[in-house]
Amino acid sequence: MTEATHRTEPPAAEPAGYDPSSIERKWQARWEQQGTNNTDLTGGVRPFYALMMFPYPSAEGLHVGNLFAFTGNDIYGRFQRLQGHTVFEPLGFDAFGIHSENYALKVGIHPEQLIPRNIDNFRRQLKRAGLMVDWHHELSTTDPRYYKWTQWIFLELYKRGLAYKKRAAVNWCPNDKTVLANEQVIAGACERCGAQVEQRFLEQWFFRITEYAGRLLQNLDWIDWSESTKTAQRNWIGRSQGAEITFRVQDYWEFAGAATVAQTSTSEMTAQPVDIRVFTTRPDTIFGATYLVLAPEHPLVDVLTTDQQREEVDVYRANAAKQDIVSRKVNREKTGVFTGSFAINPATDAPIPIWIADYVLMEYGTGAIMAVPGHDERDFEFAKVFGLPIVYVVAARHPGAGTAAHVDSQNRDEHPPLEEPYTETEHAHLVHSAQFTGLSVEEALPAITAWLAEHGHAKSIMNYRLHDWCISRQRYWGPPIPIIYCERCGTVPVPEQDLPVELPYVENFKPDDTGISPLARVKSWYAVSCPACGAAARRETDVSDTFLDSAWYFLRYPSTHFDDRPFDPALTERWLPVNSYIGGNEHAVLHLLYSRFVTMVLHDAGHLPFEEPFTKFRAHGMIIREGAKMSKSRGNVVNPDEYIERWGADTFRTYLMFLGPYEEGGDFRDQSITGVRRFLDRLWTSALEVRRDGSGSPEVLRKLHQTIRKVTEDLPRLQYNTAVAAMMEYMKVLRARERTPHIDEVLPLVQLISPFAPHIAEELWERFGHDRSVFDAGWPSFDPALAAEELMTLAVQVNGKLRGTVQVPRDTGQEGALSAALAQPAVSRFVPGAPKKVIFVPGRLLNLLV
RNA sequence: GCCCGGGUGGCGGAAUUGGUAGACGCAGGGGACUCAAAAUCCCCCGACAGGCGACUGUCUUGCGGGUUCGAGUCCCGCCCUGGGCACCA
Repeated sequence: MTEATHRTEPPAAEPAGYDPSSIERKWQARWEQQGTNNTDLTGGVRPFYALMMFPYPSAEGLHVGNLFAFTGNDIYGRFQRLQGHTVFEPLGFDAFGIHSENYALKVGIHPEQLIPRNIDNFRRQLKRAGLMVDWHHELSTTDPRYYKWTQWIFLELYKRGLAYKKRAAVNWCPNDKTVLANEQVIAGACERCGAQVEQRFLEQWFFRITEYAGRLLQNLDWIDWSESTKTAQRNWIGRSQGAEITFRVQDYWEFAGAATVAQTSTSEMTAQPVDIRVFTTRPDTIFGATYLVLAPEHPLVDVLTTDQQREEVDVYRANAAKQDIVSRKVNREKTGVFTGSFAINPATDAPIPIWIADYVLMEYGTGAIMAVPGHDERDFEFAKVFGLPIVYVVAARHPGAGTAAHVDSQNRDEHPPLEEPYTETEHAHLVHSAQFTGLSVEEALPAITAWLAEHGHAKSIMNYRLHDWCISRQRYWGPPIPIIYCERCGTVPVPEQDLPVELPYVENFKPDDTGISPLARVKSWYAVSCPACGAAARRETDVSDTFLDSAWYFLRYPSTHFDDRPFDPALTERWLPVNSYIGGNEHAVLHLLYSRFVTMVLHDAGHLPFEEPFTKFRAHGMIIREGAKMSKSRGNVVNPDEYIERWGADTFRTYLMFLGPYEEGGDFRDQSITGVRRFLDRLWTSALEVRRDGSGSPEVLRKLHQTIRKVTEDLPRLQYNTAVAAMMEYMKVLRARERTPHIDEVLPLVQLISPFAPHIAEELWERFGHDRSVFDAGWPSFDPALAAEELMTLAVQVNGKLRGTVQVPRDTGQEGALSAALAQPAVSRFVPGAPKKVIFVPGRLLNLLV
């Protein structure tokens, strides 16, 4: 497998520079022995928590994408340390979950044996990469000392009514034999194995995240996160402002008579008025609502269906139930059935038919809609299929032709000739809408809502697309949900002192297609006595979602040494919220949203003094390889071990940061690493041959201070590629004209490179006679006076065309610049007389208009 | 369909946010060193046209318009591409 990554076998010959393997081994041992990377959590000054997304320890080992993420974070953390912060950079392992379990099944080794092995391999690789990680605070989500508190969090939510159980249609993967979250279903297929997903009904535990939708959305306005991540969360939460409108079902017997069907059995029910609530974002189009549609699962469907329509409705509902959730969403051909009943449009008082159709989803809004085929594409399609009336109540105002006259005439027609719905809202006006005719959509929206509300038919409402979070998994490799079912007491939470509910060792943990967790086969484990009454009871046999494990791990890191509390209040106060979090945007919605939710709940429960866990979040980009996506099947996956072996961790790290803008990602090219290695080799050579007598050249020192400024500005902005480029540029100046560099010219460069290439920096720092780590030496400051150029170069344009450049003293004004420019023949030959106008941009250019 | 990114030399990518387009690096060419090769060091390197010549001119940031003294950068209309969401009323 790994051989495939050697596309072009690189030259085996050793470059003439430094020897990374001995230096890196030496310093990694030294850091460990001297505790260089350990954080003084109680005594340090200016605490800075630099968090990276913990990896799931796959058997394949560390992915280069992980290292790209971690290195970027490490540089940020090291830079903060060099700026005088006490930096905490912990790392752990997200080792529960389907990934690990499926792999264990595949290779036939129990995850209890497999996971520690993988973790050891990961830790080895991570240490080799030279990260400033404090390994004393390592954690694994599979450790009972950790998941005890994952279960505790579940109970906290349960206590607050935020965890509940309901029978729900779930996505079922027939191959992995498990329920999938909607997010794990990609285009109707399981995101892991690609199998077609089906629908099943199971009792599931949910977290009421929808209750927090408003806050989760609102806080996005002030947290310092990548804009792309915030946008993704906003879309995911999906707020829409609209109205809930009530339609009264038309008196039953009146309809029954007309339909000549005897309805004696249900006639009593119709004595009670039946109301249907619909959600709409376009209450202004109510005059065009020509029918209602309910989701097939809507509870009112039974009541509304007439005997005559019963059979057809039942068949349709049965079909809808059989279909999996996903294909129901993917299949866009409109189908539906008439219930036989009518409702009254509260705006027009006209009776309109009530249909059921699977394009209306029970999970969103009220599970019912008013259909306005004239102004909604889905309703339009549906109306076309079933020949339902299409009424246009909004039209563009045509210049000159008066108000939508053509629409008026067309509406008199039985079959409106317009072949599409009119969905514009801008520059659109109402027609056929009684007293509202002529209003713009913008004006009509509040007016009609208010008018309906006055008569008790509507209220303004906010709707969210976000669904509650289904956290049960019918799987083995996760923390058992700490609930006990007792026949007498019902659902009983496991008392806190009985936590953790340990996951038992189960030899055969393979899920089967009963939809029941493997734990349900272990009677010795699930048969317990009720904690409340002592009667025979049964444990919940589902485990919780991996995303719950990862929704709070950052709270645990500082407190890993406590067993009697999930997170110590004093340490939490001191270290949280996280100062800087860097990770991939693939977690923009799930992990990051769930973490925010859990933090908010814990805050509301009085456990945390803050409600947002990550003050600052930045999404890094993706790395591709030689222009193509990396994948196992392509055989083009970068194995970090091989590259670190060949080039050294310092070179590898620096190259990863140099190959493209960190927040956008880049293209990993084997050939290009050479350049970074050459740069470090030159640094090494220059450092070893420095002279200590005399002083550095002013010209070189000027460039040095400009470089210090550039790197100091770039690092906090994560602009690592240009920071490296700036140091390379300085290297050129340093080594120009075969001069021997002075120690004052090199020493600060060693500090500047140290976040990128920590080992070589430590080695050189030591060779320069320091006995403490370069990471305790602070950051070089730049002197603006030293960095300033005496001369400035002005671009000289004539009529906007570049005709030359001119070097003038820094404080030269327009007059001086002009005469200097005109002194150049290359310029003056284009300037016949006095320029008509002169544009002077200090420090930039001079543009002469002639 | 909707929402975000992104289109710059042979390649990866820079560009002070409207001011000398192509920094830095790779690859390539030439030279020095060497018996030779590798490594190392130095020089050249967007395209086209003219000249023996250190040069001179023209063009050039996906396409078409516009604003401006000046546009890779701003505005309008397209094309291509990567990612996310998708019957959400």
